[in-house]
Amino acid sequence: MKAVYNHKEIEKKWHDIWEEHPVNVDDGKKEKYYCLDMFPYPSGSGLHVGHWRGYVISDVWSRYKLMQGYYLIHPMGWDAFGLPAENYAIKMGIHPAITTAENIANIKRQMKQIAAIYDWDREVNTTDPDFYKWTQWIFVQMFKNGLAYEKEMPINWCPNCKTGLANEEVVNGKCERCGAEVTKKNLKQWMLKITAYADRLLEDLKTLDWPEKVIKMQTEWIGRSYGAEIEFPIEGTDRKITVYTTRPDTLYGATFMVLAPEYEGASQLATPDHQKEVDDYIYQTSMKSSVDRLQDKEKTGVFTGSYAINPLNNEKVPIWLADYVLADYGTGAIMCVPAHDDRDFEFAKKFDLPIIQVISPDGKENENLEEAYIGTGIVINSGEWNGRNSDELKKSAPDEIEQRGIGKKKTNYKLRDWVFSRQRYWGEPIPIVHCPDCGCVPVPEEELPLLLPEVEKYEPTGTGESPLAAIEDWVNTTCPVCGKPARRETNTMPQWAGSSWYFLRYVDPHNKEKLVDREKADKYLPVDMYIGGVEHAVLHLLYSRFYTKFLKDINVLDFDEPFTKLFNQGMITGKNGIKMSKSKGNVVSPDDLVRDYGCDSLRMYELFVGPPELDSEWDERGIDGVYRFLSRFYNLANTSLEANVAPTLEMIKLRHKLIRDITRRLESFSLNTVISGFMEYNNKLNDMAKTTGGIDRETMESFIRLLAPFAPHVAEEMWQAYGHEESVFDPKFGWPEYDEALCKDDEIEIGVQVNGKVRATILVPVDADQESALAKAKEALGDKLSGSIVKEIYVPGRIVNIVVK
RNA sequence: GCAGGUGUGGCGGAAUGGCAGACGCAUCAGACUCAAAAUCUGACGAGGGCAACCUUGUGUGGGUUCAAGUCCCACCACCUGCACCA
Repeated sequence: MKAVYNHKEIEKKWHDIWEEHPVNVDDGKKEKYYCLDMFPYPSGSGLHVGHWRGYVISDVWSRYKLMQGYYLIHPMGWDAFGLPAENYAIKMGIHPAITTAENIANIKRQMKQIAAIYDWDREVNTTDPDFYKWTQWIFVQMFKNGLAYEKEMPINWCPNCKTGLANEEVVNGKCERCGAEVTKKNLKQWMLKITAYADRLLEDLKTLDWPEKVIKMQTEWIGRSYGAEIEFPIEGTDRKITVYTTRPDTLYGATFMVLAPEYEGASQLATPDHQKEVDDYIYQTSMKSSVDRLQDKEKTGVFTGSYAINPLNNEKVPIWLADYVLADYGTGAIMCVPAHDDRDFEFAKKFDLPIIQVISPDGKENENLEEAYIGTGIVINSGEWNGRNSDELKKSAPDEIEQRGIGKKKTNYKLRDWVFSRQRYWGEPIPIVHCPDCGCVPVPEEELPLLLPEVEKYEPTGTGESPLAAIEDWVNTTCPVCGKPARRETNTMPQWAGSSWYFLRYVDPHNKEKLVDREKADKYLPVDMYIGGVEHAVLHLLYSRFYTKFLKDINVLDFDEPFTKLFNQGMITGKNGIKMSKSKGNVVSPDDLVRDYGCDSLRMYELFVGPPELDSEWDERGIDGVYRFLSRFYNLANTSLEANVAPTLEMIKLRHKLIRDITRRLESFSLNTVISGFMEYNNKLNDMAKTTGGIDRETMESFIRLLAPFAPHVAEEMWQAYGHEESVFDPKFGWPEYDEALCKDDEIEIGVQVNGKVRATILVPVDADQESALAKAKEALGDKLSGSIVKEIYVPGRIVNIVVK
């Protein structure tokens, strides 16, 4: 009798059993394994097949670890503050908390279809006051430690979202969220001093088992460089301008100086006959959007009429303003060495400024430099430095400059402090009170959480004020220190605030007293494996690292890095590689597929579409293939159980090879070839069963266990059919083991080549010696072998190649 | 411009320097069926040959090697990130 694979019945059955009898239990003895998914934003459109893949990958890995005997931390939660819910509230007048709750319910329903082994008791939600109490608490600690500060400055402003943005949220001059062109706006902002951690954030990257790409992106984002700050006196005054350079070795070649147009006091440097031009230029620059400024390839600039003195040779150098110099990097002023810097060269050519070569590859001066020479060489035209090696001088120049008292050594970073306030409603209120006498005072810890108040209008004001500013009875409060009337801070935190630490809360989600109990933190953290998309390579992953380091410094935790290993799964796209989105109408929902093919089939197909780290186009026709495989396997397992055959040597060998291949591929995260491996071995076993009537119990049971992380329902069903009372995931069964010696075949088919071209195949013992292998090869070749033999190559188990002339 | 990734049949994709195209989808043929679906069996890169076979073939052009999808050099195309950071 043929058993029919009924996925609906099987999946319903095991769904219920798992609910009642969880297999992932902490007995206090097992080692922990923390496998984390990047928690989702509960969007209204629900999960699509692309989200599914990430969750399937992490669940497969988790279940594998579970079977190996670990106690799993495999939680899920909601990154629920953010713009879509707020925008929906503005449009429909429905409170974001209501839409958020609805969306969470829907996505949670979809997630249960994945049958991932999440521990829902650990669920967190960033908009839950019990959670954001601690988000606010961390902010207060940062404030107390001088890492959160208020500053008025021009920040990135999205005119569409009507809020300020962090540097990390601006992509090619556009808003990371909505794509609108980002402008500058002068606003008083809360900042987090992430730059204080720049060195540690950079150095500790070396300790991480992360994709090289992400390490590189963070390294570049932090952008550390070594150089010197050098002081140039301004001619005819007692003022000085400090420049930053990474090339102090070229100081003799500095023929002019350029300041950013925003440089403080730039206008005052203009001599009367240049004043109008200078002020016009400053004004024009201030009118440019960051996109325009990025796209202007042609250099512009204006001469101030003033001169600075090169402190090394006392030469006069003209001071210019140009927008290719950034105001917020270094000192906002640079010394220009046109002979050895592309940008300075271009500028000097355009405005006819002198060019002095100070480094030469051969020690000779090139009369007609056609481009800047960036390389190293012998120092020339540099007084007492002449004749030195430029590389060596580059290293010692900062010290020499410091000794002469004209400057000092300096390390700079591209990383900027984190603009942390948002002028929007749906976020954590920043727990600060502004007191006319005491200044900024944090809300006392026992008063946290500072609840987000209800408002009538969610609409952002656009003025730089948060909608919270309109709620008079919330804004007006008293100073926690002196008791006098004071006003609350009305800005909210960015969405990144909650996601920067949520993974810590999972290990102690209900703690009322602490962010996380220290003992639990020590026991269950850090995260061993973090799985998610690459879009957070700098944003979330950098912020989380910063938070973790800070929490270590204030003794909440005892580790430096939150995520030991990181895996970036590729995106599942629609046809032609187009990103799935509601507006494009190409979103594929998993719901129908689960109904028609079952969870196990979809899980396996999600992995089968391609290598997990690469993007894949979704083509659902292929799911038939895995469904057929599962049906065949189900069948084979059932017939084999009935047939109850004794193992043959062939079966035993196949079993060991199966375990070896699947385990190796799984270990190397080649999940697509794990699935094809299952199919391949299933075909082989099926062929074998045609003559034997079935496959032996041990082989089938091994197969079932290997399949369990991938197709947990079918595996449980078959495991039970094979007479086991406990779950296939019960750690007492463990992960199947193999014996390398039993994976070897006695005989093997190898190719026989003549001059590198395959002309025949022969069956030889694996360890056949050269003589017998060659004899057999020649026999197989027959008259295809002609001419005189030049060379004979035999690689045991691989190939025979005979070279003839 | 700089850095990284990718490029293999009609399609998704396999290949520790050793028989390219595993596995799957689609397609075609056959079996079963009154018929269809499902299932099973077989064929399936291109060109040639009645045939066993031959030629050719992994983005392009060179090179190393007995042997290259794989290693080296130089290009091309697409994707991603960074982009005046001095």
